[in-house]
Amino acid sequence: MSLSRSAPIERRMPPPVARISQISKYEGQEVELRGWLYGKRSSGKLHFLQVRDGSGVIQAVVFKNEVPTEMFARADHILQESSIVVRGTVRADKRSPLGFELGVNHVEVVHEAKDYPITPKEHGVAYLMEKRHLWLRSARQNVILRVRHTVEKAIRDFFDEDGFTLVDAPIFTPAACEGTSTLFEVPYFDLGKAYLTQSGQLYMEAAAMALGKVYCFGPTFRAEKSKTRRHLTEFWMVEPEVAFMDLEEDMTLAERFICSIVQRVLDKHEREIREVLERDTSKLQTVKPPFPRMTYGEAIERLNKAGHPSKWGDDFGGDEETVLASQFDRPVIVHRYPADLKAFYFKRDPADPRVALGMDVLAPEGFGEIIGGGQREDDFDALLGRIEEHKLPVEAFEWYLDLRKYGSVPHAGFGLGVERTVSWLCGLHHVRETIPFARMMERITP
RNA sequence: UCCCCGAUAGCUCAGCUGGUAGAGCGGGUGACUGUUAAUCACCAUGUCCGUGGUUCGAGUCCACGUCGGGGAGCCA
Repeated sequence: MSLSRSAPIERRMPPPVARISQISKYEGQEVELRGWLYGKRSSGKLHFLQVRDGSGVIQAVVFKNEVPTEMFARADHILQESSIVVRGTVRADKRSPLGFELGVNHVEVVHEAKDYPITPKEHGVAYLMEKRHLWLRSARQNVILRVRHTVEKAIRDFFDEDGFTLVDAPIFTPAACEGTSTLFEVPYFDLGKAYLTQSGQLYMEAAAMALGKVYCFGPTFRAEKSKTRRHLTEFWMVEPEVAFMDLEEDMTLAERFICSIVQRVLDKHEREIREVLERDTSKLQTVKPPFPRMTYGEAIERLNKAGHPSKWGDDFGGDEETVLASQFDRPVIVHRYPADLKAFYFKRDPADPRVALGMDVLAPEGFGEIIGGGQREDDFDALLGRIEEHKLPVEAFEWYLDLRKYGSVPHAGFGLGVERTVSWLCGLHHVRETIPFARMMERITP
């Protein structure tokens, strides 16, 4: 099959297979690249093949007089996204954005891609979402997925290095945290109905009493009919929970946690975020502790001063979050919300029983709430009263109440949404691009 | 659930007060030894979302429907 120029008798050893991301290690050497044709330009006696292998894109230059005539002619007819194998010499070249290109002596097509639907020109998001399985191959999506990977790795490393134990929470749950309307319902044998988890928090509280510092990291399901750029029906959330931790320490943990993620992403991807995603990374360089902290009451005052009339008791929507967040160059923490706005399990502030010891972290530049959390109610009677007030089935929470019966301690935690975080770091308009295959109200394919 | 917008070539879109459709990309053929969304020339391509209606005549106007997008509400 191969039309090698070398004599057929002395078969040459095939060159080593290289990854494009590691190409600088092979300067001056002959390598084999296995990948797909990302793009192509032709100039008569030479063809420029943009080859991608999943780790990067390199330009492979095919000169007419350096390969057999037939191979040169075929190289001009390789279609976009055909899988190919190229061999050649790695050489430094200032004209290349990568710094290196490949001087080709052999090209072969593994499989021809006819009529690849995503062309180098613009496409609508709806069309691209329809072709999501192919869209993932594009440079932008490659960067976003790599950033997501780094965010998830940074999350794991942060907690692992801080003495936390990863505890997996169940996906099937017997009842809602508060009201069943927002949960996905599934049939569950003779036990009736089960629901897909909305949060692992309650289980983490139990685990924290067992292991002290724990976190869970998994998918979360919300059945709200939300059609906004900040919502998915299936998304990933990490939820740490720590025994003997109060609200102040919770906020400090959230701050350190976010800073470590941002720093890791900048260390690994600053250049591609700036160049490929065209996101201004200076807006991420300023993300250092301490984050501004304000009470809900102070936030309301700020909103009024900013010409955005609000009164005590109002919840914040996207607009309010953006107004508050835009006043700072780093995430802002809002704490002590009216208890009525928060879930039943938050502890009331002893200094002001109208407010709950909850906090939200709002990302800058209008990217919204990335963290929600707080200190939990640790008193048996108070918690039981709260469950009854919310008209929740006490039987379903008996195990949860047990935690307040046997060695209860102050404890706190939070949940961070992976997609909103990636969306912020990458500067993306919509969270749907931050997850490989988005699940939304009106989309379940591909 | 509500409000706004849209649907024309494989894709992105243009198509004015109604007169039977067009540009770029992608594809094909050819030119070009340094292109970076290469360039240049030529070629092919349409249930103008659907159903009614108005009209001599509808891609264009009207009604209804379908699908999609954006936003709000909702959302620890």
